[in-house]
Amino acid sequence: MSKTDKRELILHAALELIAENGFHGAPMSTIAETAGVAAGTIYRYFENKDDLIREIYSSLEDTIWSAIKEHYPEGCPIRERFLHISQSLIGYLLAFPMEFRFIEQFQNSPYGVDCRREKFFGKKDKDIVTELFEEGQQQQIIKDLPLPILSALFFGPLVDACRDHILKFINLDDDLIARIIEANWDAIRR
Amino acid sequence: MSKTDKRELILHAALELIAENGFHGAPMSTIAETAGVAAGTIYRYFENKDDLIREIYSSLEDTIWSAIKEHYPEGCPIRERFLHISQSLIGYLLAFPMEFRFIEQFQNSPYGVDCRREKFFGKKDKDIVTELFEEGQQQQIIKDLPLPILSALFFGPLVDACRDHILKFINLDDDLIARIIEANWDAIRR
DNA sequence: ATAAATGGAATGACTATTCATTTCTGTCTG
DNA sequence: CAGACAGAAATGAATAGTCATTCCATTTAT
Repeated sequence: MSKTDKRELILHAALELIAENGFHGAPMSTIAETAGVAAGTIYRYFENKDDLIREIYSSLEDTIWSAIKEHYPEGCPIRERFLHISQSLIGYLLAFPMEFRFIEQFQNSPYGVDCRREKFFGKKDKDIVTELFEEGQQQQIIKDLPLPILSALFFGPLVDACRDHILKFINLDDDLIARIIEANWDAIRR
Repeated sequence: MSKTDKRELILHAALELIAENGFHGAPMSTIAETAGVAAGTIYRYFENKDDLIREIYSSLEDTIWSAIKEHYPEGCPIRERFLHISQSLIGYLLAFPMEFRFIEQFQNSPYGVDCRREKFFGKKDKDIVTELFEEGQQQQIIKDLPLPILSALFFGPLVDACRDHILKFINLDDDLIARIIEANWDAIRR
């Protein structure tokens, strides 16, 4: 087993345990056991638990952002770009529920307090959405509300709906997804 | 000092510490110290930490529902009732930021998931919001979406906006509040 | 053989909860 | 009315458990 494999096993075990049980249901001993590795071994790959957790989060953030950026219809009409972002975000969250749960755990913990408002977007990521909103406002397509409010109207319900789906409170099929995105559009469009 | 006073001191200390530092920044020893009480004393009033936390949450929930139900325009048009609920909820959250932060901590923890699950699967009598949505759908005023989705569209952005205000990212004045509620109405109305 | 990697018991810090003891409070008695 | 007394309330040191992290003997790879 290569060095990289073992590192991946640890990352995966930690992601899975934290997603399912929260940070406090994922002691290092259990992460080690799940990864098929001894407790001490984790510390050859990660400085400490914080480091391990941040490593997972930052790689997830990159992945999600690439997923959204892929085939992004740069230069196309506002609505088309809005649809693309909505669909690829939902697509990712539903395809990777464990990753989604992890991100939520992270955001709602001391680790994530600083970037709470930006949800899945760091500085560079925010630009594309900010850009979309500002351009939409200039074209009188999108309501003239502060950007954080537009973000709340846009992302809040999408994320909530995905969580409800993953927790089996509802079943999100393609039709329902389309109607949610439409309702979201109604909220932000003029 | 009366028995009730001491119980209140403990509840208040726990609310404050948990709101500010999260559940894990609020050990029983610190709660006791903040309340000006010995650690063991807490256990004369609460079975354990879980019990204490749930007690705080459920009393907050009661308070919020009473605040919303006060002057509720029962029997008036859907939109009027929608406006009342939105306004009184925002009013409460902004007036009691510490309580708001506690509720957020609670909701985004294993406690909150259990609580939502109970509410979703075990609820018999409909709450005021469910009633509003169902009646609105019958009258073809509100979109025909599952109730959890309508809730997400309704509450998600309101709560996010209040958080942004409390964290000083935006300033919610009466005009902005009115426009947010309007955008929310656009999301759920047909 | 040598160095790197690994295992897992040991360590020390921290926590919720308990319980033997003390303090308080109001009642009864002579 | 003083003082004894019972039971409730409060205390906080002790307990039992958990967890992240370290250490070094052993194994594995080169």
